[in-house]
Amino acid sequence: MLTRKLGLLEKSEASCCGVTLSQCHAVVEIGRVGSISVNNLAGILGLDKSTMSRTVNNLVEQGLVTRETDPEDRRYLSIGLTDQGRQLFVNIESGMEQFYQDAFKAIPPEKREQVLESLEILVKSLPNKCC
Amino acid sequence: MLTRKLGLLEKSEASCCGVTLSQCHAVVEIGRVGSISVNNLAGILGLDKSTMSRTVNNLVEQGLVTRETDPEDRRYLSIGLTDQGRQLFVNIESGMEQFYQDAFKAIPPEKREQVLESLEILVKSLPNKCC
DNA sequence: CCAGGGGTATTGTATAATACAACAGTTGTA
DNA sequence: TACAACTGTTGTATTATACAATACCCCTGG
Repeated sequence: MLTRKLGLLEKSEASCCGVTLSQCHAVVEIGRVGSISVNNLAGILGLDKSTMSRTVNNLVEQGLVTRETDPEDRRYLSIGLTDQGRQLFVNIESGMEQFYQDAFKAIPPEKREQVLESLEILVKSLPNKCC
Repeated sequence: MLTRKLGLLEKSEASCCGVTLSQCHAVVEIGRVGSISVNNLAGILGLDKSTMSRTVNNLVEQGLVTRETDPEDRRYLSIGLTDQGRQLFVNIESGMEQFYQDAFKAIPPEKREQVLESLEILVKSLPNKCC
């Protein structure tokens, strides 16, 4: 139930902003680090580099991200956000922020502290699955 | 982070069992209710009926689920699990159970009560998004 | 200096998941 | 009985994804 609700959040965020979910993930991640290579980005998002390459390509075509070869080492591409991309990024981030704030406000005030602490405990306790 | 870990759990469950994630969801849902129509199943999983029809079809071909027209109302199909499907179902369920028990055991005993309560509060507090 | 070895990105190919629209069969009702 | 409403299937298109092959680049050892 929990994951489903959080999943829906992501979905609505993405569709509201005119990009697909994967693209949305990529934009957020790029926005956070500022500039990154395709391989790196793929690693962070847990995707194959070929998949990443294509996703990035779509975003470039939509004018949301820039892609230029790193002058230091021309094997690498330096992926960044365009102005429009940055715009989208802050939109998404503030939307998520809004969401969490709404959720937080909906928690009875005397329980807020407890819920936050519990979440931390829970994240630490989840086994690191590797099949 | 939380969703990512839970997502990985699902993924490993599914791949361990030789079915895809969507198929896994379907098997679990069918297993829980025993017998259900395609449309109903689609509703529960939030998918289009055409998608559901195809997923069910694949599962039938793999010998995991049965599909027979309901004699009461021949528009409906009655979808159920084969013996092999039930086998898979209990495997998945017990795997998930194991996972949650491991997580629960990893929580400091004096915090367990608190975490459970917090999760309930949190689920209630998450806004019902509709974009 | 240049020839490999190793790393990075792209492209070819295949598959799964998915939705929407059109369609066929079934049921109940006017 | 004819039609509206419902169920499931099929045609078609799109997105996301992985793996393998390839092209390009960097560095190091002869």
